[in-house]
Amino acid sequence: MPRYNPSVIEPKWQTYWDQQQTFATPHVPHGEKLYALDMFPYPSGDGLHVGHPEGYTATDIVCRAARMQGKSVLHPMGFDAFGLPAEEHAIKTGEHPRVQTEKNIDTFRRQLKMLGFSYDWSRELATTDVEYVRWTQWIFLQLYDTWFDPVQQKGRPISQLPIPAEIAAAGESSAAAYRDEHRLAFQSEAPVNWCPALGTVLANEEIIDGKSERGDHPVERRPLRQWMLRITEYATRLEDDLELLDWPTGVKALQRNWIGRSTGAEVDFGLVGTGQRTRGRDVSEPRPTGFPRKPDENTLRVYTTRPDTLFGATYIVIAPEHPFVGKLTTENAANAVKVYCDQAAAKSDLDRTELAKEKTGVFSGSYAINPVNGAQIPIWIADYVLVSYGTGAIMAVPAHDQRDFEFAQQFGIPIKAVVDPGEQVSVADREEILAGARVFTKHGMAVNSGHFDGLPTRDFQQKITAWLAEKGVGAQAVNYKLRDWLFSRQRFWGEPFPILHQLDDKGEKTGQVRAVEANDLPVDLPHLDDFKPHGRPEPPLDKGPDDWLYPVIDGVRYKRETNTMPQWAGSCWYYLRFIDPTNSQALVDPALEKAWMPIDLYMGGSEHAVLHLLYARFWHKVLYDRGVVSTPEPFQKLVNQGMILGENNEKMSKSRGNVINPDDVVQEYGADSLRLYEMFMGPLEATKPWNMEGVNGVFNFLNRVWRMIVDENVQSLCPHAAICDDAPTDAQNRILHKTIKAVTGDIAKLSFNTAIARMMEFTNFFTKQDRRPRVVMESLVLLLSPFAPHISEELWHVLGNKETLAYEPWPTYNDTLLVEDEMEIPVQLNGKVRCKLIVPTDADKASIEQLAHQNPRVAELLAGKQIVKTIVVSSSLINFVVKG
RNA sequence: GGCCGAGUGGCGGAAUUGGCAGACGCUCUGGACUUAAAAUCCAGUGGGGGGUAACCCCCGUGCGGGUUCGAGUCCCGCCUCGGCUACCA
Repeated sequence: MPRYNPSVIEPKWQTYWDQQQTFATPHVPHGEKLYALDMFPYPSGDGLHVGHPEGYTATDIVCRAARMQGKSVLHPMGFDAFGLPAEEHAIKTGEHPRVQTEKNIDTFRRQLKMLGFSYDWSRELATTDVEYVRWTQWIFLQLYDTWFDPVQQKGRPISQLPIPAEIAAAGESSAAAYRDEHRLAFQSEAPVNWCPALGTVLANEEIIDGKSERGDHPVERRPLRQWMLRITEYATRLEDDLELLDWPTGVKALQRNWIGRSTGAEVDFGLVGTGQRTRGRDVSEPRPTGFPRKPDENTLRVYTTRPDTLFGATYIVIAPEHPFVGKLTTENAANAVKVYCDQAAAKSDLDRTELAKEKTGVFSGSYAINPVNGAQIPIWIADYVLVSYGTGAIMAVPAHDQRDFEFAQQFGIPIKAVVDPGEQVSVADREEILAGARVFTKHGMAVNSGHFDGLPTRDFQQKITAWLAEKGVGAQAVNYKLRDWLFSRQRFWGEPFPILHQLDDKGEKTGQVRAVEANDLPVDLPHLDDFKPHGRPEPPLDKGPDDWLYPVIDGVRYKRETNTMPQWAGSCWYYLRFIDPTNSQALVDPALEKAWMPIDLYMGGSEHAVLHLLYARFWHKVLYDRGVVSTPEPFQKLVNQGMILGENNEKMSKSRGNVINPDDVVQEYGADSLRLYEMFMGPLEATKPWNMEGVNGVFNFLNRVWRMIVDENVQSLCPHAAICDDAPTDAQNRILHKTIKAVTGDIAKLSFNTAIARMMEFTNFFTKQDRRPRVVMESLVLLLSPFAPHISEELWHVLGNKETLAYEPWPTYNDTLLVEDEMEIPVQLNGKVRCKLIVPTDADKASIEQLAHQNPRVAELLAGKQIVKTIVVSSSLINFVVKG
């Protein structure tokens, strides 16, 4: 009764692999190495969903095939285990987050093992492991100890930061403050996104439509002291180095877009009418000293990407948070401005987005002087200008910017066209544009721009930028959408910062901080009796016991930093720890790091296309600059597996009731069928719907393979009677070698669905053969083993082999065995297939043409027609172009 | 609004440099085996038309043009769906 029974053979081989440590990775690779990494999961309480095994199976196939091809393979798995759900569970139940987290990890580990992935489990880690936290904190100290040298474009030790003489002269505390200003990890008082429901501050990236990404709670803005990471310093390198990477172009585009590099010019506008006597500045008053690094108090600096439209600027807008708001507001306008700015401050991002249809703003009462023509234009305050981008102030050119146009129309501000669209639009549209009744944002030709008239936009931009620079009122400038990374959270279940705040005699913070010594790491989480958030922004760690909270070093009393790191922290570097997971002396042994990095294949969902990958690349570059790692980029090749939809073609979700549970599928069909089905559904990167009939289809295929090799009519497990030691026939060899070639190539292309189709064709052929040579069956089993490892091991065993097939040499193909003597090619008339022709495989063009004419059917088709031209494609087709 | 991706049978999907559209699987239909069913095996399965028949003809890869002996594939212009993103001057 040896029917194919996955529920017996799968656990059997999983136990075997475990006991034999089949997939233990050598410490140092010998020969060619492959580092294939899955984005590690967050161990949620729901367990694995069917999306996880998709990418995991793909990398597992690549790894298993690579081992058989003689490569040293590093294929580890771990858990991204800090984060909100465990903490929320703790708040509800009082159970420590670590307990819940470990339960969830146990479930995930069981499920992953059930699927037969060839991970080296001895390297398993969780970001919550105390020893792991130690090195996360260590990296933070590296960030804290690093400043970015803009000249070398490189992070360097803070001890090498040149201190300007005037600061050095002011004493060590000035120098210390100067250093703190330059560290990659620094504290800031900027307004942050405070989410009362979660009791935490969130990064911009964690807010969607003004609500928290997690939980969909409202978010408000508050000024708070936070830790920030200076990722913006690395913007240029993060963008440029994308070129080095074998990533999907879409993901590269997303990263570029997120970094958001834009080039333009900064331009200084002089101020008038601020009540005090200020000197206006115009064309006649160039600055002899050139464009200053920082504008003086009588100058408003704006950023524009369209300096060619300077002559069309009819007003200025500054952000409600701009430092000049108070200074520029006249007495008459004071009330209105105060009301407006208060409203803007209270607005959440949601409000700002929702009200996007209607622009709001208020006139400050002051005017600025346009440096190109001396025109005095009003200064408005409006929240469509962001204080955090550019200079927080813009020159508004309503004729050529959509937002400015809407604003000007709403407030009756003049609209002056300075770009002529010419032939690009209809005559009527052009007239409207030139009359200021319609907005035109593309390039064109300059008009109403003094002696620049007639210049195409691009030339004008160069000329005006040079002109501005010459007069000292402007300069070319680059801006990024990317902001510094808000790195602290007011939660319990995260890594504590290894930072101490010095306290004075009264127990107040002096403002001086010191890093915890690397030898004293890790800073472990303290015991807390109560996890409940109190609704104030002070972190839960403030409730930690005094002996943890207030260390004394050299007689000085300190208070620990009580913010914790965001969940991103642990996932920023886990790939390095897998290389050397138990090293207690270093984050990773440099020799091992050099041997295994970079990651050759990184597989995961496209939801991490921007943030995780950008943050990890940033940390990696800092570690690279500091000599900890040897490659400028961590993830050489990236692949996003597509989303798996429910059977109704909708996203899987509990509320839609269309969730497929891997446990159920494995119970009914086995892990091999689940793996095979997920690979057979369609292209790896495509979004595709689940279909249980399809699972049954691949299950049938595995049964057919089983019956091709195993004799089901006898009691014991032995080979099918058709299995023989004959040499394969030519026809059998052709199918075999065709299959080896196709499957090998398809695995390299990650085209697993077609590889499986080829093995199905093989099986369809050989189940009809009465003699099935053992060597041929063995080759098929080896080809199938990366996809369906359990059944393959079992069949390998049935065929008389004693050892695991995991390190058997991968089958090779012989091209000469593929060719047939004859082949059938189509005969076309005017490109339409009319009949088929049998020709020798090695026939040249002339003989194919000759054979075609000799063929009675072809002669019949050509009868009474004039042949204009004959096209022969060698070993492909023949096409007659005919008339009549 | 912006960026990216995709439209091929009843369904999931295949198709080197442009070269036989629909591989492979599912579904469905018919047949064999069986007391019967399941399982298995065999055959058929894009639409339409013609022939007793081996066969033959027409249409067909979202829509409309174009290039070419030949277009699912290349070019131009649209439509639809999905994902991401959104006042970044």
